[in-house]
Amino acid sequence: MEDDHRDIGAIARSCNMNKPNNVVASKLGLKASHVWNYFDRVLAPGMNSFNGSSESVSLDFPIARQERSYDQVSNQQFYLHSIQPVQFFQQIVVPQSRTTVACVPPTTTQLEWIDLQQQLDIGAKIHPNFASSMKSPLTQSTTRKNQSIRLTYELSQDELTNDKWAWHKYGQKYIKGSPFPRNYYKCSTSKQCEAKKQIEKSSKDENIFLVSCSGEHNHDPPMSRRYLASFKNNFKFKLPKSINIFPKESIFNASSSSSKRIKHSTDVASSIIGTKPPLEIGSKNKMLFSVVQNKGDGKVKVHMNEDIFMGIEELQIGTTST
DNA sequence: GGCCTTTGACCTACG
DNA sequence: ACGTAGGTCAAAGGC
Repeated sequence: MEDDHRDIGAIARSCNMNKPNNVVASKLGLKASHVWNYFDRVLAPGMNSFNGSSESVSLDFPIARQERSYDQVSNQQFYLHSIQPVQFFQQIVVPQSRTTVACVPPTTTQLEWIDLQQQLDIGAKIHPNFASSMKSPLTQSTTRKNQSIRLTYELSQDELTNDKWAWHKYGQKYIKGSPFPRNYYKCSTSKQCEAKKQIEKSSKDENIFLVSCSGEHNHDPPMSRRYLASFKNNFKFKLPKSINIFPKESIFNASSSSSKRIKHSTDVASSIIGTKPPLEIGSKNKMLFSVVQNKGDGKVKVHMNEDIFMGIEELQIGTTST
């Protein structure tokens, strides 16, 4: 792979020029448009190339201190937005102080990446749990003290069904502010495995599922019945039937019996879920970026993987201002 | 019969 | 200390 001089510096330049369609990785057809519409800072004026070696390149830029609480910073978040081939975006909270953006070599292996995360004191090795997918998180958060880092993804129904891990549901809860229940799952392959995930429908877009992953699988993905069935049954691969996506009010109107309510809701859930084949491992719909942030000093690391770039036609980098 | 889901109760963090 | 909300447990039932 001829990746010795991938022009990652263009990312920094694109964030300065306020001009769309700057080529970020021309060899891979990657373009970036500048939406740096809140903080418009010089990222790395002197950075012209990225040598693809094992050493990270840091881009330092100052960011105004945020005095607001976690819940209130949503209008100022660093994000990367892939426009094609799949629609999703990822956000993390803007660091509270001087920030380092490290562009990791596209050839970085997963082990190297884990090591780099640890160097930044991320404190947890969170891996995407989706077979196709190594998708990037929408948010990275912890909801409670001493709780492991949780990565939240926006997934379509197709992407949700393409989970290579086996899960069992252990709870369901209606969350304040959302009409849809949150479903709680643990890895069912091993009792020692601490991997968990939460699935709920997005209140903004009913076709989108918010999937939060925490913990880490300490074993290989199982060749589960469900997984095997995906081949055996010609890709009749569906969401776990237990994913209740029925809105609160609808359920309350559906029946006075709680058991019937759930039965109804799951049937509906299954019926509206398509039976398209799962995405193949190695397809273009892999994770596009990894973005992690050091809690301590606010360092942000952007991981760009070689496979990730394939098939991407546009990319936006910047901070939101909503 | 075993695995999985359901769901009320319970636990815990947080304000 | 208390109320609230998110997260988890576990018995019961379904498949």
